[in-house]
Amino acid sequence: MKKIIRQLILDAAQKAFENNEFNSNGFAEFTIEEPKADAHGDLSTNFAMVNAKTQKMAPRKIAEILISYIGNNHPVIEKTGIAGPGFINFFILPAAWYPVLSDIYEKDTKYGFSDMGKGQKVQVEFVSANPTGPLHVGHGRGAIVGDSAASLLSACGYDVHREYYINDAGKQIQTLGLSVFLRCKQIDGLTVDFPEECYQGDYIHDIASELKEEKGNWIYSVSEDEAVAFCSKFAADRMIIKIRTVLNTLGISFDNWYSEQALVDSGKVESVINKFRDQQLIYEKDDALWFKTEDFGDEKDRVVVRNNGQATYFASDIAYHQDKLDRGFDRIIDVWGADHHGYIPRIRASITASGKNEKQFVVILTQLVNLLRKGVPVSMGKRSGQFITLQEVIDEVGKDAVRFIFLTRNYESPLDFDLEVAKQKNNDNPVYYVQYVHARISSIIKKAREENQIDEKQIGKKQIMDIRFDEKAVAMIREPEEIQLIKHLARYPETLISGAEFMEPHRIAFYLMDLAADFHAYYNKHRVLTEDPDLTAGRLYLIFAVQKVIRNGLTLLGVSAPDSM
RNA sequence: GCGCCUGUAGCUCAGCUGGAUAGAGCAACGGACUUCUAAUCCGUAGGUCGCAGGUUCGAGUCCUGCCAGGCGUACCA
Repeated sequence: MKKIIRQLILDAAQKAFENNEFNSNGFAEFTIEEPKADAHGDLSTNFAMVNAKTQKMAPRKIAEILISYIGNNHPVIEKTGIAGPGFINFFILPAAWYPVLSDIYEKDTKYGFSDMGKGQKVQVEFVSANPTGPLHVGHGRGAIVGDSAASLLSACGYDVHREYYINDAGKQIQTLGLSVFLRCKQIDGLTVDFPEECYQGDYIHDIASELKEEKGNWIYSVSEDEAVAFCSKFAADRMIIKIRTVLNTLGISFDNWYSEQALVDSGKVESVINKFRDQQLIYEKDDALWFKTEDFGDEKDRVVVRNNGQATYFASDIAYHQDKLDRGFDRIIDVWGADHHGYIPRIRASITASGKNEKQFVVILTQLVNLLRKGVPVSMGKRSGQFITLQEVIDEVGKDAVRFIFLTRNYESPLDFDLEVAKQKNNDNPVYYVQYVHARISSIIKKAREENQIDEKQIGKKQIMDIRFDEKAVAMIREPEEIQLIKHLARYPETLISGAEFMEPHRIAFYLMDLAADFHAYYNKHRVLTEDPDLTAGRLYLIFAVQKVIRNGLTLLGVSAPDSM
């Protein structure tokens, strides 16, 4: 609809210019939006105001001329008006909204999708938590935001690739192995000194038990270094399996799990360091190798190889991001926790330094999550190993609620996640509010079938076709609440586009809550199943469309759309 | 100290990247189930948009400076 109005304005403006009523046809960019007040019509444009300069005329004068060229006989326009400082308001004929419904039936599960991305290759890397411990709610937020952003991009015509980067190299993994090795010894009754820097959580003990079961006393038959190395690999593999399992329960899967160790083994880390060294972007100081990130906007230069010869995490990360771009992605998106934000300038520096366009690299920073129970913070002491895992949170409140809660906030805002609130099934927890719409509509379908208001053939595709072309039935849709619903449905495609453009999945969640509110209000005021077959058919036609959009939106957010609740 | 994020109703949060009288849920108060699911709806009340300037036809939104909270500022990841 906005497109139609936009074209209408442009055509009228052009005509006005050709008739010398406008001074210029270099029109400024204008917007079309939905006014908050009904008195301001269905759609409104600021065309006259933003063009005051290009036309050297008063906004209201411009509006008058434009309206005279738009006229009143356009098929979708009921009337137009000028208001305030120069807004032009459009009142749309109710029947002009009906094609939105047939569009929804035609596109069905793809309604709202677009080709905005034009097939561009985009990679979204998210979670990428170290396999040294279980995921917590903070990881959950990144996982859900990343996954939904990826879905959104995919719906908007991008070729999306989901990737998890496994930090399975380096000191932390050694520490993990040592922790498991020591726990193994303890299991065998040996007294050991368990250092504070080792991982304290119970899960280490569990892994040690598993290892003992599989390998018995084998670890004592080899050197301690070899044993610890084995423990590292064993533990990391187990942790990855657990991480993968939790993510699967959230409905998240990846196209690729990328191993840091494999990256190192491939020699890519070494070769990228050598390359930058040749280009004198890496230099030696105090027996360490430094990357000149400061030349590219970072606060200071950063170490890539320590004076003990060990490469830093940054070194592999440089190689990793080079590799991503080498794989041909037009855009690479990293989803990180806000505590990593200091890391952005150095990665960006490494990308710029290699001659790539830094705009191809985008970071989504999700702010931290405060886990609460009844308003009281739940202790998240990492050192003690006493913390609530993501798995436990999902078990307690359910996957749909967890996902939706994370998606009803802008990821840039810190988030209070209250376990008790998340469990409630009221409007403090809007996932049920939205799902209830879907269930209610399913229930109406069921009821209609029982009462033979629609017969079996009408439940399938045939029924939809029958109703769609039944103009008599569609024409019965004319209550203000019904037109309101259709207008809302018409906004879905542009909601997806803006959501994908800004990579803000929460826009979809809020859209769904608003649509749900409109539906519940309608449901309480009007009956769908009536004595009048045409009226009933028309209303069924409308609410099926609502159900389709609710389902599409929930699917995009990874939330189920139940038929009964 | 410097950098990033946040500050909107008692609480949790939106505000469509500058538009018209700042919105929703929860909590409070008052109503609506012989009806397609009351996990719902309708109504009332609730605000110096952290503070102060600036930019312009117009600012919650953009700029500057303060205030408060969070995070970061390693040869950790």
